[in-house]
Amino acid sequence: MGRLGCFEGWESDQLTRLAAAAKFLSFPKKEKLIGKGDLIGSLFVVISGRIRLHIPLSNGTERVIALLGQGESLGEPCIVMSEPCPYEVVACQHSHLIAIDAPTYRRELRRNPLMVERVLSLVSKRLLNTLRDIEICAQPTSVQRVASFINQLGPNDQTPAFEICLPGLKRDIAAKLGLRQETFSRMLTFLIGRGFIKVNGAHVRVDDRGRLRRWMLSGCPLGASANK
Amino acid sequence: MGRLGCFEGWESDQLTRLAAAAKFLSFPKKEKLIGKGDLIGSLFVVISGRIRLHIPLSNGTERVIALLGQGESLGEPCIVMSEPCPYEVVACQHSHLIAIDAPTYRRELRRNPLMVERVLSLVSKRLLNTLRDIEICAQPTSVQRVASFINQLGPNDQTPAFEICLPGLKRDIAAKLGLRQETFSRMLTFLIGRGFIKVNGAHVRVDDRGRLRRWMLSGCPLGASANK
DNA sequence: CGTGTCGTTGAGCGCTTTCAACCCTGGTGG
DNA sequence: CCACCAGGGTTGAAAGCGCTCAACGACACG
Repeated sequence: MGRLGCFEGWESDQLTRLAAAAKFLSFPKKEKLIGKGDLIGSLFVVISGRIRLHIPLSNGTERVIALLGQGESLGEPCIVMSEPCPYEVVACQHSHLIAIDAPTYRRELRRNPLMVERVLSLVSKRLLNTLRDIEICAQPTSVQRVASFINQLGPNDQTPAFEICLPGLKRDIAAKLGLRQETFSRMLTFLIGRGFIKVNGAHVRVDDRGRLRRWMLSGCPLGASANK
Repeated sequence: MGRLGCFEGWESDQLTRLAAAAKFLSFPKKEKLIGKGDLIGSLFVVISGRIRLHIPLSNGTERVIALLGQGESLGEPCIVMSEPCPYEVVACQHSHLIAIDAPTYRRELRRNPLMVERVLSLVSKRLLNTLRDIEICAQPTSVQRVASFINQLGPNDQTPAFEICLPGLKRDIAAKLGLRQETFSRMLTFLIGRGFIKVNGAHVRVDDRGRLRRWMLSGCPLGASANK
């Protein structure tokens, strides 16, 4: 457990107590860990695999909230507030997690103020990330949503060119952007056609970030492809 | 300051120190307090009036993140993380706020672990609220968005009937739901026509919450009006 | 070689937006 | 006292965009 980044800096005796209240769990692909509205009994930390948080919708589809990979955790806000889970948690692939008993976690939190500060940082960061997601989904057209999403996956500094891997299946990315898989695919081919991006499987490359951003912010005039 | 709910439970000497670093500010209608991307120099608490947090979009419109009233605060996540503000802050009406110097706030936070716990609760609650907003905006059709929104404004218990006041102008509510003012208006008249709600200005009344929720979740079949 | 999953492409429809005019109310000043 | 105006809200008609449904292609796996 000590090797995981999210436990870095904790006192070792506290880690020991937490580990005593932790279980190592294994989930096959598509297995549901938590249902929407369930009370959460433990804090989960992803060891391997990929976990999807999503809200099921009335038309059978779903809105993806987040896709978690190694070292990421889930459930802090619900445990802190003793509130039911606002999303459903499912394994995208065969995954391994550790589950830390919630009462124990709360007790250790109360015992160690430093840990509370860390959790506060974590939840704050997550809130800011969520607001950025809302901004992306609020873009008026789907091309803009996709372009914003790709741009924001790049490094925070102003590097002009970069290359990234989509953090999940295209279907799930689409659901995170509030789009259907088909629309996402179409928008990607559109961006490719205009020379904004190059795509190879889950691999996306951006050559001129500035051009992409400028075109994005100016409302995506279709004639912008002529700007060589 | 002691009278405001958000400072309840704090130690009085700490309150005194915070008050020393606080300014009382007055903002006319439409005045911008913080721009998107600005670094926040202080924590704001609303004393009176109404404050709108929104993200400006490329087509000239905006997405409303929250509408704050008396006693509500803003800026904690940004101050904790030292990150720029992800939204723009504007006064909807002539408003009064107090601004607490950020470094002082951080210093007092570090001094008092109990206060960190309170802020953690606050930020957690805000994250959960934001997720609920995402759920509402993710509804497939605009009628469902509006219906979800109204339903969620009611009391948390399962009261069958209730009456509420819209927490802002219809234009702003619409922007919070990711809709245009016109569409919001149309959906309200639609819900009125089906007998789900009664509207009088900003006043909305729901007689049979169960029927509304059932119809909402079943994908809003248009024939549902016949269910007397 | 069949099967299942993931992704792309095509055609048509329906919902939301857009742009426009109009209504209503409260405030203001002659 | 009333004309006038601005801001908020409603209503109408037309167009565009994303969704739906369907078929097809690529690839991994047993």
